[in-house]
Amino acid sequence: MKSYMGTHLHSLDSKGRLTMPSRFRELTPDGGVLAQGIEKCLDFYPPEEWDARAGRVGDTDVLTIAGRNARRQLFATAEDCGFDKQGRLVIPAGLRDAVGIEKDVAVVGAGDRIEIWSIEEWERQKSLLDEQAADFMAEAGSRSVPST
Amino acid sequence: MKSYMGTHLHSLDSKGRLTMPSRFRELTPDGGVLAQGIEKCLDFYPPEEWDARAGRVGDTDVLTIAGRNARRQLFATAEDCGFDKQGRLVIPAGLRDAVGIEKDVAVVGAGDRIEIWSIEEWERQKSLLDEQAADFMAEAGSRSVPST
DNA sequence: AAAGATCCCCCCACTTCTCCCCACCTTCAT
DNA sequence: ATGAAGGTGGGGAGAAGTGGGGGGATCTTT
Repeated sequence: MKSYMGTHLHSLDSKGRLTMPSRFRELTPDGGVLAQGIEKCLDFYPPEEWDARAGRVGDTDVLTIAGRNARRQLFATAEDCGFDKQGRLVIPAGLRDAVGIEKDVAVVGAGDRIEIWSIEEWERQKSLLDEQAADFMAEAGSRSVPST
Repeated sequence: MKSYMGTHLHSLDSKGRLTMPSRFRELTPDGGVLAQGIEKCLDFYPPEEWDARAGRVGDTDVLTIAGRNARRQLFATAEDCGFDKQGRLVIPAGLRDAVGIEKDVAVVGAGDRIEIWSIEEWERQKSLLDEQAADFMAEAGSRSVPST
């Protein structure tokens, strides 16, 4: 199974357009769904992953406040995004503002989805990750059955 | 099962390319995945090993902060790497900077994967190992937890 | 309803980078 | 010595990323 990998430093042009890295475009040539992430970033889901994500939220109980708020947080910020003929997508102004994106961004592969960070937020996040890499890698690894 | 063994001192050319030792290439003629290691080095995984590694991280719950961070740390620094006709791979600038690689590197067999160190870091690491080999071996042996 | 404004998307142009290819150099074995 | 194999260096075609112009649809304004 192919997954999204690597960090690409790109920039928005004056029209708010962002070129999706070609490596990523190969895996979702027809676009996907852009939504506000849980951290200060945007999540880009290919269609199948979006369905899974939406389904999971849909399984929560709509009669609880948490269930209703989960729906709002996910769907209110979500936008269907296709690419233009140059492989670019337009990031709506509302989403740009929400995560502090201005011009320079990091487009980051995160396995089953793509994250889009402002360059400043990404650098902050990255140094946090590097500091703690050993800790949560060990934790993630110890939860699953080892291979061979 | 064959494993990667031995230390090869190679150097990057002006374009950031590194020749994979031919001994190692025999075991992964089609390339693999390069990712930032937990220590200050790069890990090169042959495809099967990468799948196992990615699978373990992919099994964590993406709705927890730990799950998301594990994905970021592993996938954001990873790159699919093939070899050119001369058996070289390009080390992305971001990864070079992250582990302090400039020109001279040590390409080190580590059993199921390959490690790439800057020559300075490798010498430091090597003398550490030499001093404390007995301790490491004893400690590693006393645990049944999988190695990362 | 017509004129104007706005937004979206397609197209073209330019720059940078990636990858393919060829050439040379060193080492090792015959 | 000579040939083969492994490693290093660099030129050039094509792809990827960036910027901006322009046409057409929709919405607003008068």
